[in-house]
Order: sequence, then C-alpha cells, then structure tokens
Amino acid sequence: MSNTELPKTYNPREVEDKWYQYWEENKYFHARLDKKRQPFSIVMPPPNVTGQLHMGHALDNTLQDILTRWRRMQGYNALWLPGTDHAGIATQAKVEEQLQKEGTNKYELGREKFLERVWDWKHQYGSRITTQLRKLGSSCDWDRERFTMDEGCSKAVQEVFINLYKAGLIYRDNYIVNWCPHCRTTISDIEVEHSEKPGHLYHIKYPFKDNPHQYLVIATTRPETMLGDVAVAVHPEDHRYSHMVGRTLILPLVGREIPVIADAYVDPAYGSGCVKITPAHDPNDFEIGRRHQLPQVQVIGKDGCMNEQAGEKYRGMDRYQCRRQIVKDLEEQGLLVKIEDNPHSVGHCYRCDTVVEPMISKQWFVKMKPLAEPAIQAVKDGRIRFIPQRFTKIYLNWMENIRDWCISRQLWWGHRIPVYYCQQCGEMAASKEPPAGCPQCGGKMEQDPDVLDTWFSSALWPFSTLGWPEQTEDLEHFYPTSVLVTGRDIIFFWVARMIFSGLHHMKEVPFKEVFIHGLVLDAQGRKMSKSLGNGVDPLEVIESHGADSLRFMLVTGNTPGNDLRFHFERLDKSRNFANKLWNASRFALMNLDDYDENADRGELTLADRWILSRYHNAVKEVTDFLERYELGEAARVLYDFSWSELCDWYIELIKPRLYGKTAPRDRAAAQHVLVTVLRGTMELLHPFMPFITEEIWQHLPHKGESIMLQAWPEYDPELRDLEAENAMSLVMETITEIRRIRGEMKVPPGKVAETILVAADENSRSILAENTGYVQELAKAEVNIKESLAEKPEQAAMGVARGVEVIVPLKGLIDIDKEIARLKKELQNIEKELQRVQGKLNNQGFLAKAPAEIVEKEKAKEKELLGKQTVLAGRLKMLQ
RNA sequence: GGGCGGGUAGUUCAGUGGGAGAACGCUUGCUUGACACGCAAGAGGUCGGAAGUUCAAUUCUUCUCCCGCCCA
Repeated sequence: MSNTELPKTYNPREVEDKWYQYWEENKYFHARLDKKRQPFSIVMPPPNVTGQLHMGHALDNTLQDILTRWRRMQGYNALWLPGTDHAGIATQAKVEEQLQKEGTNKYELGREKFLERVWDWKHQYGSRITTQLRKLGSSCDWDRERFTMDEGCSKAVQEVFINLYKAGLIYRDNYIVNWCPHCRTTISDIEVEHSEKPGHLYHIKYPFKDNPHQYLVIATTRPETMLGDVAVAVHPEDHRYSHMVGRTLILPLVGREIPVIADAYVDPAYGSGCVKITPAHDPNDFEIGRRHQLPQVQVIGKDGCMNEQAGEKYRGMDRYQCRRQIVKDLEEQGLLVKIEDNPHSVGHCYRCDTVVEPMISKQWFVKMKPLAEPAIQAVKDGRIRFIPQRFTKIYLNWMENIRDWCISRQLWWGHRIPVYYCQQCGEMAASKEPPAGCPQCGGKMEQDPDVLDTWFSSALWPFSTLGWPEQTEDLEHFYPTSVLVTGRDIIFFWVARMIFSGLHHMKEVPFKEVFIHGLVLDAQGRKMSKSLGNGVDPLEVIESHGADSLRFMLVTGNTPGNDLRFHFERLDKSRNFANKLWNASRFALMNLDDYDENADRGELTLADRWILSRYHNAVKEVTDFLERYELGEAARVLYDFSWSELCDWYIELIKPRLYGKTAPRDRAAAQHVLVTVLRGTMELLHPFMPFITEEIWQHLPHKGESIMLQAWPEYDPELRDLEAENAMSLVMETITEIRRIRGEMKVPPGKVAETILVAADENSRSILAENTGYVQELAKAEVNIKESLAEKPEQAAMGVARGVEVIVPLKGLIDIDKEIARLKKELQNIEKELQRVQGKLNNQGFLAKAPAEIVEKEKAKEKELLGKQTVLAGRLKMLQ
C-alpha cells in the first residue's frame, strides 16, 4: 500500500476488527507456560454469562488490558485469564421471564427441564459478552476461558464445600435470614441494601392480663408483625418499667399472653422505651428471643403475605395491606395511642429492590470468624496490598465485624449443595457423588434441593480457573496471581471472599495487589442504571469513536479509586488524539519513501537531540507511573509528549530537512530520529490504544510480527540531554515571542518579519546563531543577532525571551498606543512576580533554611525578571 | 452515629511543601506541501472557609461548611 494513500482521518472501524482477529488467530494472547520467565497473571472478574458489556466492564477490562499488554511487552510470562459467571439469581430470573411469556413457569417444567432451558439460554447468549470484550481489545487468553459452572469449577466448589464441612466451618441452622419475597430466595447480609425511607412510628397499648385498665405502650415501625409478638422488652435499669418485668400482657387483636422481659438491648430513649419482640421477623428480636428462650411465631410467609398463624382475619393479606388493617383495627379498639412520622432505614434486595423480609429458615452458613482471621492478617502484614491504600481500612473494618455467611439459595440454577439426607432416619452426609444408601440405616438419600450462593464459586476463581483441586503446572506457575483489578462496589462480595478462600484452601494469598477503581457515572454524577435509562453503551461508543478512544477516555483524567463521570466531550478529546497520532504518522510516511535504516546520516541536530531526550524522559515517566498504577498520569504524559512536543514542535522543526532544503544526509538523520521516536511512542501507547498503534506500527519501518510482541521501550539515560533541552527552550521561547508580536501587531501571516535578537550572553548568542534556521522557519522571521544595540528603532515591537531582547521593527505597521499598553501590562506582571521573589530573598529565614538550590533558583529568577524589567521599562520610556 | 471521597479557570477534571495545569468553551488571526477531529497567539483562578505547623501551605495538621458514597 502506498503510504500517501492513507486517509486524512483515522477510521477505527476499518482497522480494529482486523487487528483483533490477527492477534487472536496468531495466539498472541495465549500465555504459553514458560517457567523460565517471571509470571504475571490476572484473573478477570467474570461478567454474568448472559449479560451485556456496560461501562463498568469497559473500565475494568481496559485497566486489566493495559497492565497485561504492558507486562507482556516487558517480557513477563503474562496471563490474563478470562471467564464468565453463572450469576444464579439474574440468569434464572431471565429464563423465568421467558417462560412467563410462553405462558408457563418453572414448576410446570420441573427442575430438570428448567435447567435444560437455562443451559440453552447460556449457550445462546454466553458468547455475547465475550465477543463484546474482544471489541474492546482485551488481550486475554481465550484458550483458558472458564465458566463458574464448568466441570472444573464445579469440582472445586464441591471440594471446597466438603473441606469446610469436614472442618466444621459449614453448618446448617435455623436462623433468621434475609428473604426476598420477589426472588423467592434467601440473600446474604451484604446483598441487602439499606436506604432511608419515610415511615411511621406507631404507639400501641398492650394491656396487662391482671389489670386490663393498665397497659404498656410499645412503639413499632412495623405493626403487622405484632401478630408474631411473644414478649415485650424493657431495659433492666429503666425505673419506669423495671418493676413490671415478669408480669403478663395480653397481645391485642390476638389475645396471646406474653411476658414483660428485661434486656439491655432496649434503648430506653427510643419511642416509649418498651419494645415488642417478634423473633421470627426481626434480627434483633431473634437474638433476644434466643437469650430468653422465647417461642418463634412466624406470621409472614415466603410470598410476603400473612400466613395461617396470623389468624383467620389477616391470613392471605399482603404485609402492607395487613399493616393498614391492623392500624385500623387497633384504632377501633382504642389501642392506638399515636402515629409519628419516622423516616427509617429499610432493607431492599440488591437485585429486585423488593423490601426484604427477615425470616427464620433452615439454611447453610459458613462460619466466618476462623476464616476471617488469616484474611485480616494477610492484609495487615502487607502480603496483600490495596491500591489506593484507603480501601485497606474499608476491607479490614468489614472483615473484623464479619458475620456468618448464608450460602444456600432457594434457586435451581447454580451449584447444588452436595449434601444428602436420609429419607428414613434423617441422617445427613456431604459427598461429591450421590451415596448409594444411608450410612446409618441404608435408607434412600436425597440431595438438598438448594444451590449455593453464586459468590461461593467466584470466591474460588483465582485457583479454580488454574486447575485446582488438581495440582496443575498452571496453578504452580501463575498462583498467586499478580494483581486483581476490580470495582470498589464488590470488595465485600468478592475480593474479601477470594482472600479467605485462597488462604484457607491454597494456604497462600490469591493475589498480591488489589487495584480498585471507581464507578462510571453519567454526566450528572448518577450511577448508570437500567431503571434510569442513563447508561451509555460501550459498544455504541466503540462504533462511533473507536475502542481506542473509549479506552483512552476511561483512563485519563481520573485517579485510582475515584468515580468517573462520562462526558462525551472527553470522548471527542480522545478521538482527536487518535486522529492526531494518525496524521503525524501519515506525515512521517509521506516522507519515508526512501527511508534506509543504514543510510549515511548527518549529525544529529539540536532538535533531534532535544526530541530524543524528551522521548526518553517520557519513557521513564510512563514506566514509573505504570509501576505505581497511575495509569491516568502515564496516559497524560504520552498525550502531552505526542501532541505538544512531537507534533507541534519536532515535526515542524524537521520539515525543511525532510523537504530536502538541506543536504540529503540531514534528511536521512531526520527520518531516522522521526521513525525511532514515533515507533517508540506507538509502543508506549500500545497498552492504552492497542488498535491504532498496531495499525501505525505496521505501516512504519519495523521488525517483527506485531507491536504487541515488541519489547517495552527502555529508558536510556545517555540520551537524556539537558543541554539540548535547555538550548531548545531558548529557541522555542524566542519563536513564541516573535509569533506573539506578529499576532498582536497584526503582521500579515505571509509576510517575513525582520527581527533583531539582542543577546548579551555569549552562550545564548551562539545557540541562536546555530539555530537561526528554526526561528526563520517557524516564526517567519529574518533574524539578525547582535550582542548589543545602541540605537533601537522606535517603530518596533519588543519582547524579552530568556534574557534575549526580541525586536521586530515595524515601520508604519506599529500601533504605538497598543504597544505601550502591552508593555505596561507586562511590566505590571513582572512587578508582581518580583515582589514575591524579592520578598523571599529578603527573608533571612528563607536564606538560612531553604535548600541551596531553591535559593539559587529564586536568585536566578530575580535576575531574569530584573533584566526583563530594565529592558521593557526602557522601551516604554522611549515610546512615551 | 462511624468511616471514606470530593469541593482548583465559565464547565469537566488532573496535579503539587518552593514559579497554578489540561480538555472543552471563549477572544483574535490562519485553506502554512500530516491533521479544521487542525495551526498560532491570547483572556480567564483570593486552589470551599478559619486557625495552626513551616523560612515557605493550594499541598501537611486541626476545626468548620457544602456535595456524594459506604457501614451501623
């Protein structure tokens, strides 16, 4: 392809799929096990198998891909292991929805047929999200793709369950759990989201049995639960009530006799100081009930409606309908004292937002204390490090206050609990295979109908995906993984559970570092959600702006751990950047027809030495920032370097040489430096923008099959050339000064401006003398350098750059008034600066205590300012 | 109630114990042999408020106000 045929604007759609296919077909993502090389491994947080890519995934996977591509280029044996999650409730709910549309339901189908339907669903949609991850450019090892319900992961789940069961760390108990009446399953404590809701506090009279005219007033937010009351509690030291402890009350509407008990849990200041106790429908009451051996009366059923224990009148009513009825009935009987407004926190199901019903139920739990202990230790002693560090505290605080984990779910889709119950004697046995018969009586055994919490299997992800419980080579080489990248919203759900699981089953941490990122919010700062309809579809963005732009936008202008608002303007910025890179390369290619790497080259010029120095500075900074997980800063360095230094200056500076206005050897040198720096810049940018960098790199002179297999650019201190940087900035500032004067004095763009540069300093003079070409070319100026100038032309505009007087004679063109105004303003600024600097230099404390180099710097600054002031003030005087 | 994050240019956000930055927007001028998704020049900020530490604070400490999140 002829290079000059490259289109003017970069079109990502034409190249992205092509390169992804090329990479994947050539197995460049595949991590061939190589024990000689240092491993770098990441396991991908598995998205829901039937889900769709959202911005959160896009961010999470972009970060992982950047780290993986970078480490791979650095020579690590880099593995990024992808996979999907079976997502119990979510997936089951989708299939149930489907069935409903067909006019049937899972019960009609039966468990087996239903599960077939879910697998069908999984097969139909399971590749959707992985295809979408490819669109993003994810360089994960698809040969090792896993699924939480595949054979290996399922084996790991069974193994873990049985291990924990045998160790006494899994138990079954009748306990108060969170029940979602909509999802019809239990959920764990962290799956309950609390939110403040307007509500009421109802004050109700509970009369004494021995004296119906005497009563206690209790306060409750949920009057419907009174049907399940078994006691009224007061604080033991509450003198108002303590003498009543032991007496009996008659529960209104029900007529049940219930005792007055004393418990320190009661807050005497809340409500009336008397609390009704409903062990079956409140976690705190449950605990009190256990302490006092009270009965448990369950009055709300699994459908969220009142059951037969609620009494004939209320039975079948929905809990809220019942609440209204109870209030009405109490009022009629004169037992309702008052109703107060009382906003309070209500628990909702994280999946469907239904108000959760606390309920007593026989469920499986993981005993957390013994598991949490080592997990706390691993983070405390630094075997696992959180980035940013502040998440350490959040993690520890949660781990230290952890409660047992309810792991059974009343679902069909998931890992079925590997426990069998004897139908005859009730014996219970945990086993991978169905037992032939009861070990006690030989009776028939049946498996527990419930499945495990989805997070139970994802907790094993870092080792189950590497082959555990088999002792595979992958496991040996890649475990523990290097870093886990995930959102701050699943630290508890997932990160914490992987840590204790890894420590318990592998005896080693699952990862050494946890890189936490924030959430992608909409432009107004709201969480993107389906119900709000404010989500931005990454695939649409990729379609319109390209995956590289999306990726670049997601990592720039953001700090680790902080949320990120999605602004389309920022996307444009990234797209413009991609286009800039594209055009810089297009320009390079238009001037490389005769490029020969081994051609006889002229000496490097100042511009060459300068850009090489700046490039190596960028190499160092980018690498350092990546090491520190400052991905946004690394990207910023590359953006600034590419645009401001490489494009705006270097390319402009070498144009005369490329256009053959100087010796051919000079052209060859310019070509060489341009190719070197541009190619290196593409390599540095490749982890961030994999597609466009590959496309450009392939067009540039190169060796090798793909940019992604290139060695990461190495910082060469030999090429850092501070002298060149210094000299170049004098040239650049001089050019800028002339341009400014031209602009302000309205010198026509085409007109060459005669310019006198007066430099008393010999070094400056020689730098300018050697580089007049640059000034002439970029400032369109005819330059005349002088050591001093006795007679300064009156019809001229003037400025100072680094001690060099820049004089542009403008006979007939100059607007003296304008020049005077400008000089005055500049002098004012200088005055202000001088005041600050001299204030410091006159301060004895500063001179005595500040580091010598700082003092020197301030002195140099003062000198420069004074020089500038003298020149400009003199000029002003002359014009006035 | 406890914890965390944020408050910096008109807007969205970086950043820092020693001369306040970017993008977009704005003003002015440019079809300059890569790019108008561009080039050049420019205007614009008491870095939320108060006190303290320091030679020096936008940056560190304390208090305080506002916004957001998490936990109880």
